[in-house]
Amino acid sequence: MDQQELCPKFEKAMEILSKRWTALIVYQLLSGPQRFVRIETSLTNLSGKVLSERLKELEAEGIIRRDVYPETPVRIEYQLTEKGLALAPLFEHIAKWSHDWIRIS
Amino acid sequence: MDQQELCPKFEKAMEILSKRWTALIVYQLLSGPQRFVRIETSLTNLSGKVLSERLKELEAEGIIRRDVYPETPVRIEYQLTEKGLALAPLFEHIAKWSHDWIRIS
DNA sequence: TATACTTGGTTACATAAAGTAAGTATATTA
DNA sequence: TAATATACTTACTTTATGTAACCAAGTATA
Repeated sequence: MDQQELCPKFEKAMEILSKRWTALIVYQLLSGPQRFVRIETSLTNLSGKVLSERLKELEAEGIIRRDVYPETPVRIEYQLTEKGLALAPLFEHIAKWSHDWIRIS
Repeated sequence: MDQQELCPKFEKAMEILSKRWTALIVYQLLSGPQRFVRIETSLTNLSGKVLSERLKELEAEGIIRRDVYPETPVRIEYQLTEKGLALAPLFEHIAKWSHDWIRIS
């Protein structure tokens, strides 16, 4: 029985997107550039530690960009790159699917 | 600064889909009904223990159905329900995004 | 008859990931 | 001087996941 291999690009995308919190962080950034604490407080139960890790991973993947404004105190904003923005339709799909199929008790 | 609440349905969908292995299991089932060991061997590093958990969760969510055929030895097949099948376009989106934006080193 | 094999799991244990709370550096304000 | 703020780190605890062995029921093989 032969096993079908996954496309490496698809596999990589799934690896990124299905990591805990990653997708929600991207979704949150769809509403515009924002700072660390804003993201942290917008996502219940997301700890600063994990947010810090995820932001680095997403930046390394080229999905978000970290902009430093040398004010006092320093202001740092995270925003989606073109690559990250290209994920928007995905979330629309999830929103539609959840609207059609999820029922909340 | 007011914080926008996530739609509970959307939140729930994300909770389900972004759990480790869940999406890949659903994706694997898009190729048709299949048995436990088939799914297990098709997804590298997925342990039988976690697969067992995920299948129960997906069944509880109504995304997959578990069919028992009392042959000898017993045959058990998992397949997507209508709700599960409705996720197919999502994976097409991910495939397209990964094709457009992911580069493998 | 005894042994081994198959399926669809479960169990016990070890490791990895995530959550919690406190701490750090730099700078401003009271 | 003490307190406040931002953007994180660090140490520690809890949870999730991976590994490997095991189990029951029913063949098949020696």
